[in-house]
Amino acid sequence: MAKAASSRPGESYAPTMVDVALRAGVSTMTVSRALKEGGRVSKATREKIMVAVNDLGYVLDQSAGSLSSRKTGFVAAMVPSLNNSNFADTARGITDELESTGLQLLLGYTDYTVEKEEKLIEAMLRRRPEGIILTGGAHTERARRLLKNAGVPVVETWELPAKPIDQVVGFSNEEAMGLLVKTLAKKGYHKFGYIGGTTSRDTRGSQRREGFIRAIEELGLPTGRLVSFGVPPISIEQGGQAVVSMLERWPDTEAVLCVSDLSAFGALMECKRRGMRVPQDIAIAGFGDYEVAAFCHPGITTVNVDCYGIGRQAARRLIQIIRGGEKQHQQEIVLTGYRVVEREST
Amino acid sequence: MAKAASSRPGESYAPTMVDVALRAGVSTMTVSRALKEGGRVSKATREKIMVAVNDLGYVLDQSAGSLSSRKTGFVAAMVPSLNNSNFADTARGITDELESTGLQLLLGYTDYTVEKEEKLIEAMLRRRPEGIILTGGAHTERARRLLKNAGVPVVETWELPAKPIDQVVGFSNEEAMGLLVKTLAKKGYHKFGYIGGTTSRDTRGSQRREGFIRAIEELGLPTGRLVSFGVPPISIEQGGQAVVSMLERWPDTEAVLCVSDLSAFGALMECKRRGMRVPQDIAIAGFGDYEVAAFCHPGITTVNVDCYGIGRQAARRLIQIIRGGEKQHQQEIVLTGYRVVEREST
DNA sequence: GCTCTCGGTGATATCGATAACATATCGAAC
DNA sequence: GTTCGATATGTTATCGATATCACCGAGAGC
Repeated sequence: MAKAASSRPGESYAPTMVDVALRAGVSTMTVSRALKEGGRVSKATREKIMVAVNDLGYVLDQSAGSLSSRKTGFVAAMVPSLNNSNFADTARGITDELESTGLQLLLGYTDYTVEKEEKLIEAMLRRRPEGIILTGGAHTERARRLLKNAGVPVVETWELPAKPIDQVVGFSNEEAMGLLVKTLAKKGYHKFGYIGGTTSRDTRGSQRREGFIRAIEELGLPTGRLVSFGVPPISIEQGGQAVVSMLERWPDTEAVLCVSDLSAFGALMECKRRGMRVPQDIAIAGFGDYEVAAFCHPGITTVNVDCYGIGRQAARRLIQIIRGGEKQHQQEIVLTGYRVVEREST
Repeated sequence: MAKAASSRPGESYAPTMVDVALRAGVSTMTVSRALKEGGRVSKATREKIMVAVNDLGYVLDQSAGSLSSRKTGFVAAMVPSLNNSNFADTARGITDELESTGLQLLLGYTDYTVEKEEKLIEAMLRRRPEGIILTGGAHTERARRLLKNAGVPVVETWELPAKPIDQVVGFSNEEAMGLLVKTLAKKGYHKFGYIGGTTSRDTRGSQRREGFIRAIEELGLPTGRLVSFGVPPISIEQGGQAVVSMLERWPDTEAVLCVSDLSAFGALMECKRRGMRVPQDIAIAGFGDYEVAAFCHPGITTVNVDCYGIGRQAARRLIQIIRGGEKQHQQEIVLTGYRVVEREST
């Protein structure tokens, strides 16, 4: 005989599966099956159970379920930030891809630091996620160890790490920025400046900077026009300040490339405020193809990155591994596309 | 004698608390206490346990813990979107406030529809969150019922719902937009136009529109200059299209108010593209005080809303209720501030 | 010297579900 | 008619932690 749950007087307790089972006149196991996708339960029984579920206002308790099934249904993702950044699109891609699978996203902000990322990873692992999505390839040693011990599939995104942990979905920020330089050089620009820092906080930014420097050198163009300003990620305002600094030190700069569209937008607006003509007096380009770059005036030349697609593909790869149940899954590196989008600012 | 966990040969299993306890020579209960904040364990014992934890690479399993303690440590929050919207700041405020408490955020996107919100609420409730944060006051009947049954504190944000479920942290969008109208009317503008829809998808947008209409009527100004365009939330591009439509139908419009800064920015850029002078030929104002409004040229007059603060306060109120353990908590309505920020566009 | 209190620790039951195995029923195949 | 197999359902053990109560020893108070 099943014990009677919720039998305490005076208080109303949330009903459990036992209550549903009693009311429907079946065992809890049958209720469990009826509430599952592929559960084989006769039509009549399922209906009885659904009536009981509705009458009681029962909601399945997944914490309990995941304990016994050893599947939490969580996927954890760490992004640097969601405010005014491409990562919001990536997060969106992840949730969209997860939606149909019943997996749920645990999202965390690293604030662009590996220390915060480590703490987050530890906190997330306590929830026993079935897969983990990281941004970038820079992690603390301890974080790497935690991830390895957890034995959970991991996807690094947005970069091509030199030493991948497991799966990768990303592109070479270095090459992408190099392509931008070469495209603009072909249009006749000669004296290039770069706005963007080189801290360990934003490894993607550093890689873009590296790509800029290397491309300039390969093309034999004037080097050294580099301005960093503030702490990554550079804001619109700091982009404006940086371009001022650039023009003071190298007034004959012909084209300014920025680590992101936000800083490019700030630079553009500052130039307009000063009465400069863009691109006649100075050309400006960004990175990331934010919406603002497409619709501001003049439109900003930039590198379009498949932010949303990165999220979707990272999630898709995890789902393959999780649902495939491959014990020893293969490492796979998915390259996502990028392209230069030329607009009026260059 | 405690049973030996992880005893299967050939495979390495994640260690459990039993493994740690065996290794440290104590009971699991002592391990549990040692890993907790206020657990009373002697210094020597704690150190022994920490050594064992590190040796084994043990990570606490919170799914199991929350089952027996009946506390999941989750807070669920539903936002319409995170891309290019003020809600990213609100989400940020929530996580920042939760960070020190050990509570973890479960975030969901409603895509501006109550149907998706209902589904999300149901999915979230399966995780037994200890508190729930919603955006706005529009919900399906079923969603209301689910929330009521769950017996969990709920905070509605960003609006002042006519029929609040429980707690509220927000402001009157109607009044805020009214204030903007009055501020600009004082500067001498007479013929006002409004860009922004009136669908049920974006109730905050509808309320702002209502506020616009009411203020115009109260001031006895020319009415009826309303343009909706596309499906909320209106993008930058649609803001540009809308202002074109506005100028075609009412070419003598003096000031255009937009439901958000993004549409205002789109309108502004479109006007500049057409060679119009802002604000001489037409004034433009937005809502929300996005970063782009402050740094574009000319800067856009707008209404600053404490997005981040809404998140923090909503979370703080939940924490009070959760940690306070009040069985029957009071309803509380927290009004958050807003102010008109005048810039060059008006 | 005796009781009382409290910090430190352990034994046991339990949280709410599901996995794994057992059982019952029915019809088809031989 | 017997056997086999598929479908529908029940029984039992268990997932990994924590609540609760019990216990023990040491120092305080009388």
